Amino acid sequence: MFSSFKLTGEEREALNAISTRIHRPAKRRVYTQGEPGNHIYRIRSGAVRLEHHMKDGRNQIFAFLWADDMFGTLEDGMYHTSAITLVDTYLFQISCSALKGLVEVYPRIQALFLQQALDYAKTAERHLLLATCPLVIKRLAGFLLECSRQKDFFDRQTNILTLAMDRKDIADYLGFAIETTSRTLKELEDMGLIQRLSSQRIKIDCARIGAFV
Amino acid sequence: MFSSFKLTGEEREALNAISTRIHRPAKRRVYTQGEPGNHIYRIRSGAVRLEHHMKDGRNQIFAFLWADDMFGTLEDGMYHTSAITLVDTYLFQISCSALKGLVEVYPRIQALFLQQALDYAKTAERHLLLATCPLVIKRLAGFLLECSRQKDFFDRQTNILTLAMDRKDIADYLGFAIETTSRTLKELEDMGLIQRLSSQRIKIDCARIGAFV
DNA sequence: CGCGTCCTTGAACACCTTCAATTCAAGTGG
DNA sequence: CCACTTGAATTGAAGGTGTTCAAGGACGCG
Repeated sequence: MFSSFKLTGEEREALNAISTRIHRPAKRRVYTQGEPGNHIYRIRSGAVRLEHHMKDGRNQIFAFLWADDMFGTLEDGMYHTSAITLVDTYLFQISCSALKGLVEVYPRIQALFLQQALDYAKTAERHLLLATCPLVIKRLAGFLLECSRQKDFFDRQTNILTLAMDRKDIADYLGFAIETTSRTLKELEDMGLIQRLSSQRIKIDCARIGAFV
Repeated sequence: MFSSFKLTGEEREALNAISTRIHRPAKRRVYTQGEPGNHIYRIRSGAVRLEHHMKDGRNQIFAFLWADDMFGTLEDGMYHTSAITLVDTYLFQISCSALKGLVEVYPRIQALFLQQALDYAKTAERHLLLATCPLVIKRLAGFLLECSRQKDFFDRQTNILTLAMDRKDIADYLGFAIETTSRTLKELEDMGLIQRLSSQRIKIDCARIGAFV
């Protein structure tokens, strides 16, 4: 419906004019849950995780974000998640107030944000489907498939997936214990669906995993 | 950021002009997953569930929707969920192509949809937090709290919640078996947090449930 | 009253978590 | 270059929690 939308040259230039390029090394905070904020972000390169910390100690990861994804939604002027880089990451930082003014002049720019919001919603639905699979092994298998859709981290020639996140991140994303990540990776390896080359590099059999999930 | 947006009288009128009022009794389909479509919907009164049916037989409910909520996102021209009324429901039906034309004339109307998309995303996040609670009883307790935010179905005077959905719907929303819904309601009742007046009417102790979750 | 549907309850089993210990990999300093 | 340190990843064993399968109840409608 609102897909395949393109900004005009003028619109893009105006957007660039209010954007600041910033950089974060791996595993650094972009912002923290509960912190007041006035910026939204767009990933130029790298990867980010959005996590929500709860009173009971649970740390739910809402999403892993990749190049071109946007994040930084505010609730009552505060970030309701923390955003943390997984790897060395370059970002655009856009001031909300400047953006508000720009949208007055170029209302079409809203379509860009609508598209992002719809994408995020769709991603959240896929995430829910994964996280609620009754069997942990299907969650993880589906997760590896999702990861291999990121061209920057998956080599189609060799079928080698480079995990940008650690075991705890995977556990927090899929809703199980960190030990379960290890055990289940081993189980997938025993079934011949993957091959652990190192803790972060995994050779995956896309066809068989696809059939299994 | 994009909240508290209001259409002008002219914009609202233009939107009404392309909207059709339709009606569905309880437990009827508005549309079915996989079906091609060209309409989006807004709930005037009643309630709807969005569910996704999977090959493995699982039936995940993505959301329960209430008055003023919109639904009907398309993927490749097809609905990727089924929409089914829970109770007697009145809807606005809006043709996507007509809407596309209208947005050309009144680009500000996009803000309405952006707002809806952001709301839906936020709802999806809350859903994920519920559905991934390690203990089923916390999932259900949190769910009852969420339900009691719907003025149409919760009487603040008597603290009586009327469940618009059946046990299977709750199970499919929270990701457990239908028997678990029953057992866990009983457990909440034994703890004195709720009181089952009938299968659909529940008196809840908001304060104690809030403290428990 | 009989029937169907939805809800509830019981018991055995499977799965995942927890806690604890061990291995591994990458630095760091001598 | 090697010993030591540190954090992440892995493995093992016991226990708790939810599922499954099966049966029993409640309620509404003809």
